[in-house]
Amino acid sequence: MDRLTQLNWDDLKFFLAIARAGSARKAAHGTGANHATVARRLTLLEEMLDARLFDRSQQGLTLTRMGETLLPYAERMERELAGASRAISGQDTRIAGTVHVSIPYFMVNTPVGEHIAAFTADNPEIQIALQASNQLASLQRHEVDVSIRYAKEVAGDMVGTVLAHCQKAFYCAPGLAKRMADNGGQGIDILGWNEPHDESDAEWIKASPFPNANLRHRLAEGASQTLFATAGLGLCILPCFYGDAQPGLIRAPYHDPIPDRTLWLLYHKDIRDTARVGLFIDYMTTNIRKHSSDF
Amino acid sequence: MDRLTQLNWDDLKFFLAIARAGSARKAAHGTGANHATVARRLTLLEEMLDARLFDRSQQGLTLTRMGETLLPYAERMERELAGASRAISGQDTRIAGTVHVSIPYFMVNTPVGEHIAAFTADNPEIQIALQASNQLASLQRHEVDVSIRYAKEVAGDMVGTVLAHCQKAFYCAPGLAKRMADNGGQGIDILGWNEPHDESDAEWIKASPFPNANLRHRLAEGASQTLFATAGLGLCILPCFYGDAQPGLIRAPYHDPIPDRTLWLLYHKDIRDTARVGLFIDYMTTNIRKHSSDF
DNA sequence: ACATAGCGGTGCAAATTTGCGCCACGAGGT
DNA sequence: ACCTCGTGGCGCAAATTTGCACCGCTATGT
Repeated sequence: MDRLTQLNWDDLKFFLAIARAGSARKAAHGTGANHATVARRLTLLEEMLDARLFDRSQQGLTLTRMGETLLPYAERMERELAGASRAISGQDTRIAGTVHVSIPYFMVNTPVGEHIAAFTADNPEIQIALQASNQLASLQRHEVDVSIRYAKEVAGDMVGTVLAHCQKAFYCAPGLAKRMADNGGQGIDILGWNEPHDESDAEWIKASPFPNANLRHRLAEGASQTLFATAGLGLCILPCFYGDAQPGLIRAPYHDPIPDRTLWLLYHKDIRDTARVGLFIDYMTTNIRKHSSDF
Repeated sequence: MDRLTQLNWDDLKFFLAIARAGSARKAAHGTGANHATVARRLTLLEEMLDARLFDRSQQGLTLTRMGETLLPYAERMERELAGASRAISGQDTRIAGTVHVSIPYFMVNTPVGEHIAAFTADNPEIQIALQASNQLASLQRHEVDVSIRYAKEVAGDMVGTVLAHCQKAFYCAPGLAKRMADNGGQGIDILGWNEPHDESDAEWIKASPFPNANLRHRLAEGASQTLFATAGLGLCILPCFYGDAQPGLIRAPYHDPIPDRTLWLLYHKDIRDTARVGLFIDYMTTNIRKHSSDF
């Protein structure tokens, strides 16, 4: 009999998940299965191949030499499957179905989110599966159809369309704005991002429109920045399309917006053939460019 | 969630089997599963991909355009898996386990079979899985580790080692041999292979050591040839290593053996690293070459 | 020295998948 | 006109797989 026919191809999926996660439990969490199942599938695969693929320890599972040999084959299988998935949906000419979109968390309550929402109104047959996350989903593995990113440049085997060249500006609570004067920020606090410690005289402040301002607090994400700034604790610097959307913030006076990063719409070149995805891409591109002054 | 993670990779195995077999029942027979299971896995796969892959009819299942799109991806996945299988077993340095061998049916009762049998005696830890069949098993898909073939040439992405340059000869029953004279086969019947009809004066007989012989009967395989010849119905032409092994036949007088095809030992280049397979290959090569006069 | 958190392994009951046997249907031969 | 064979689909009982709850263990941090 054919020996490969006996083998369960699906077990390779678990093998990959374990190899990436480093433990059966994490792999189980990632795949949606139970850790016992994952471990058992692996054991079965090892029996079928008559080869130990992982060394078991209390810290998790680490690849053996055999496992490292298998890994690239499993990865290529996964790549083929992702390609198949794209090719299949590429032949789907129906203006219906689900478009899977990934955006950074902070973009949900901005014009970007509004345009996505507006798209669904125009296309009642299309569902949007929105995945707001700070870790970018893989277009390669076809986890999502479209990814919207805010970056200087993008790389990889995908197509990147520029939606808008954005600007950033300083924002603050209205009360703080009233107290400001045209003195280069003298006596005003600035909320920093996560710079290294003890850089209260950061270079970028000296080069900013408020060189005399004082750097206080270090906040890692826009939400925290917004929180502190709304409380009147200082100026924060935000992308305009985000800052303008915050009800408790206004642009700080005595400065003009500063060129910032670029808003990208990314997708795998094959996926554009899918009718509903192509439609979404076109809609976002034209509508956001039409309102480029918002960014 | 990751959409490809939901999909059962194993379903593509069934997809491939159906695409090749043309019907769920044949595919089931080939894979060892039930036809209902095969059909249900396909339905599930189609639901997952949201695409009809086969057109159902009473004659079986035929690929849709979607299915044809998917096919090459599934084939590449299978190829990767076969490669993985070879690579894994290639790291197996134990002189133990099973060597899967494929030989043409007629070779079982010949010195080839005897050498295979002798190999097992020298290596008690190694099992031989012998697959005697006229349709050659796929080394590509790793259905077998080693294939022994009788041909003029071999092609494909595999390694071919010459075991012996063989000879063929005319064989007949001992009683018929006694009645023969040195007259070019006058009055003697020759058993043909499956030539087209109405070629009783075939060219190859004119060029043979018995140009005056009469062509009778057309028999497709060596077993039938042997049957008729043993019954004294005429001369048949057989590879020497096969004819010599037939108890009811002797070489016909008044001619010398004629150069024939070559005995090949074929294997995928990766599989030689597997210790037990390498051992088998070496054993067969050296021992058959040592007895090359038998062929 | 202790507590905690995360790891792989395992027994058991529930959920899922499978194989079997049957159905209706249509093509091809008699 | 009839019969046979092979097809996909479906219901039901058996077999398998899964998830859950544990276990013992070991690093890590308190």
